[in-house]
Amino acid sequence: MNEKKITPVPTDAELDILQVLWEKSPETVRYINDELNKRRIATDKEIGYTTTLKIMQLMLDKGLLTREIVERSHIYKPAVSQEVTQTQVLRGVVDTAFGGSASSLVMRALGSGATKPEDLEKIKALIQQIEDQQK
Amino acid sequence: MNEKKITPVPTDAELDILQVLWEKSPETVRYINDELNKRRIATDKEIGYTTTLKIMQLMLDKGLLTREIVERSHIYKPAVSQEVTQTQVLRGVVDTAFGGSASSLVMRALGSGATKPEDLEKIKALIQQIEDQQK
DNA sequence: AAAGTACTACGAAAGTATTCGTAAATTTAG
DNA sequence: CTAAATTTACGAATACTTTCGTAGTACTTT
Repeated sequence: MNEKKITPVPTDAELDILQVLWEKSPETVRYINDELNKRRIATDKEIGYTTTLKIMQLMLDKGLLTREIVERSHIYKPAVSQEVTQTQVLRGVVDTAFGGSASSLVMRALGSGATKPEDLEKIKALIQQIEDQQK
Repeated sequence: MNEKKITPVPTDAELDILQVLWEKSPETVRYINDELNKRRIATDKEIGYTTTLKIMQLMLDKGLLTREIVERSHIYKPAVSQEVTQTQVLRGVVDTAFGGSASSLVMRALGSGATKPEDLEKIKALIQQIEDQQK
């Protein structure tokens, strides 16, 4: 009886870790920590190994990760899908910064970023697909 | 020399306040606080007046708001635009949850949300416009 | 003018997230 | 087999955010 019913939306530090694991998993704390520091901009201070370890242990408690013991060391996997998590995060942002309007978020994202032509094509295709099935 | 060069990305509570002021400003703390409580879901606890006041005072320090004294009471205005702020917030989300890919954020937003047909039209028009000007 | 009402300033508590030090356990190297 | 290195668990410090209580000031009502 020590488990929360639903998994919470991950914090920023937790999302950093999930992003690594969504790309490649299962993996060790060591790998994740190295990877995080590689991706980090040079001006930032390094993340200590125990920091990453601690956050991953908390994530395990929260149900965001699972782990197994292989060769006497722990390897972790995401317990939440990228799709569901990204959707949760988006819902939060739409709410706190876009007055609840997902379409204005989309317009802002398209308008302000330099979206590549090939991405625009993919997005157009997706819209077409949605329109087809919602008639 | 007591001013930060750049204004920070607003926190969640700050964004709630900015959303009210982007819609209607200048306004008083009283108005904002009432409005926040109106918009809040019933299950949530009410936000106290001094809480809103305090956050707005902090926002003033950070350069997120400006204020004037009218009839011996303070009226506040946003010092940051909705456009710039939303773009900053999006940049953060794209980074922490979408591996830096704005287009995958857009795809997720379109795919998971129930985007209304008329919004899809607006989005299509925007894409068309971007494509026209980028060739 | 005293009492009540509304607003502002501000310190500090409470809540949450992130970071790290230290100790114990385990594995590897010599 | 012992010493060094790595990994794990966990408490606690730090940092950041949100909340509120209290006091002071000004305006209004009686």
